[in-house]
Amino acid sequence: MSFYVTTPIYYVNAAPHLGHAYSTIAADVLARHMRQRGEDVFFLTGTDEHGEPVALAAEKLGLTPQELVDRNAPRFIDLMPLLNVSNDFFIRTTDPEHKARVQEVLSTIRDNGHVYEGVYEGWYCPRCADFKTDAEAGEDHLCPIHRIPLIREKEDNYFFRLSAFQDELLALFDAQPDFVMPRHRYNEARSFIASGLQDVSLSRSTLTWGVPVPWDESHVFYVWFDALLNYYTALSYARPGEDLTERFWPAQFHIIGKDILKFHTVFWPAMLLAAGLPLPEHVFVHGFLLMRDDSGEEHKMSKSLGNVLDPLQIIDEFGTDALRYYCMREVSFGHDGSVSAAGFAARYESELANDLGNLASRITAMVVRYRDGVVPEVELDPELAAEIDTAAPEVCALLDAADLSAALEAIWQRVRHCNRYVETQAPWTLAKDPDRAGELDRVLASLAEALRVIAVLLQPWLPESSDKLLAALAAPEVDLDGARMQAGRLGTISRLDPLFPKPQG
RNA sequence: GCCGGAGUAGCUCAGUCGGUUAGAGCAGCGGAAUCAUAAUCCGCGUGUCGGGGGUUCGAGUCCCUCCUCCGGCACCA
Repeated sequence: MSFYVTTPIYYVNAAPHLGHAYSTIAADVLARHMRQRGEDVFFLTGTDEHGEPVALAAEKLGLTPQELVDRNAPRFIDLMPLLNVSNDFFIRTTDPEHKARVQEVLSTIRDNGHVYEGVYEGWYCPRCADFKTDAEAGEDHLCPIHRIPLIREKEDNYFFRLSAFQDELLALFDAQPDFVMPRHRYNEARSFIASGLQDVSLSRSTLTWGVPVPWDESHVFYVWFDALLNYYTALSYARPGEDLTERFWPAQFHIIGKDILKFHTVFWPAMLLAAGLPLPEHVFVHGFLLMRDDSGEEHKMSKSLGNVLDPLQIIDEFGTDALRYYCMREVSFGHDGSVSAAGFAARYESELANDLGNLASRITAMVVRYRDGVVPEVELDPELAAEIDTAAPEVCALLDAADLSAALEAIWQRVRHCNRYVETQAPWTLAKDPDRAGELDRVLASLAEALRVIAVLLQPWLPESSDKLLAALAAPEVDLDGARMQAGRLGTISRLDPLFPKPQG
C-alpha cells in the first residue's frame, strides 16, 4: 500500500525555529514507521515562497523576491539532514513545474464553474499597500502598524465559490469523522463550516509576486491557493521523467499546526472538490510548543525567545535523536505543551541516558563479559517474550491514529520492563554459580533479543541511536516484522559506547 | 456574546462502553543490589477527581447549573 505524508510548507520569510522542526520530525516518524511496515512511502516537505510578505521584505533589502527566496530557502533545505529527516522530496513553490501545475488545476476549477469575477472591498492602508482584516482595522479603522486612517478601497478580484461547497464539506465531515484529527480540531473546523462560508478571493491584482492567473495575466493567485496545491503538484515532478500522482495521491496524512487549520480543513478540501480530485484521508493538527523560561512563565515561540530552547544548540550538544525524542515525548501530540531547557535536561538524563542508554550498556556488557559476546542459542523466557511481543501491534495501532507520543510511551514501558527484568533475574548472581549457567544463558539471550526488538521499534524516533544499537548487536534489520522475539538473528555482540553520554560535570 | 475544549497526587498527564481499594512518569523520603553511562530495582500518597445539584444499586466517567483557563468566530502568511 502507498503512504503519502506531508509537512506544511514553511514560509521562507522566517528563520527556521523549533516549531518547524516539530512538524517535520512528527511527519518523519510516521514516514519511517510506515517504511518499516513495508509500505510504499512518499514524504514531502518544502517551502512556501510567494505572497506579499516576501515581496515587501525583498523590497526592503533591495533584492528581487526571487533573490530573497533563493537566499532563504536553503536554510530550510539544510535543516532536513540536520534533523535526520527522510523526506523524499523538497518542494519550492517557485519551482516552474509547480507553477505550471497550479495554473492547470485552477483553470480546471474555473472551467468547472467555481470561479467568478468580482470586487473585493475592504480597509486599505496606503502605507502598507495592503488590505487589513476587519479585526485588524478595529472600530476606529486605523492601521495597526502605521496608526493612520484606513481607506475603504475596492479591488477587482477573481473569487473562488467556497460558499457552494458548504453542504458537501459538512457531508464529508459527517461521513469521515477522522478527516480532521484530533477530535477537538474536527469540531473547530466543522463549526466554522457550519457557521456559513463566504466566497474568497482567488487572485490579487495589486501584487506581482505569485503564480500568474493564466486567463488574466494582470493577476496572480492568492498565495494560499498556490501553496496548498503543493501537496498535489509535487508528485507530478518530484522524480524526473516520472509522474507519481497516480501512485501516491490522495495523501494519507497532512501534518499541520493549529494556526493553519482553516486553510487545510476548509479551503483545501473545497478546492479539491472543485477540481474533481480525491481528498486526503487525514489532516492531523498538532499544537504549539510553548517555551517556559526559568521563572516558569510560558511564552509562545518567537524569534526573541527562540534561544530559550534552541534546536541547533541541542543537536550540537546532544545529537539529533535527543531533540527528536524530546519533542515527541514531552508534548502529547495534538495538544499544546511546554518545553524548556530544564525539561530537556531532565528527560535526556533520566530517560535517554539512564533508562535506555544504560539498559543497552548493561545488557551488551554482560553478554560480552559472561559469554564473550556470543548470544546463547536457547529458549527465551516466555514471560519476557510475551511482554515484548505485544509492543509492535500496539505501536502500529497508535501510529495509525498518528498518536506519536502514546506510541513512544508504549515502547518506553518495555524499556522499563527490561530494567526490572535485569534486577529480578540478577544475572551477576547466576554468573557466580557454574550450575546455573543454563539460567544465565536464558536470561542473557532473552535480554539481548528484547533489546534488539526495542531498537527496531525505536527506529522512527531515534534513527541514529537505533542504528548504533543494532550495529552493536550485529543485527541491522529494521523491518517491523523483526520486532518480535526471535524474529531476528543476533550476531556477536560488541561493546557499546554510551548512546547518550551525560554532559560532564 | 455564540460555539468548542480543558479543570484528576507537589509537577506533567492517563483514565476506553458508568462497575471492584482512582493510576503512570517525574520530584521527595526510606531501603536493596553492584551487570551498567553512580546507571538500576523495591517500598512509601488523608488526591473534597474545579464548586453545587441530579439520574443510578453504583459517577472522575451521564444530565443540569455555576466558577476558572484556553481556542475558534474568516481573506496575516
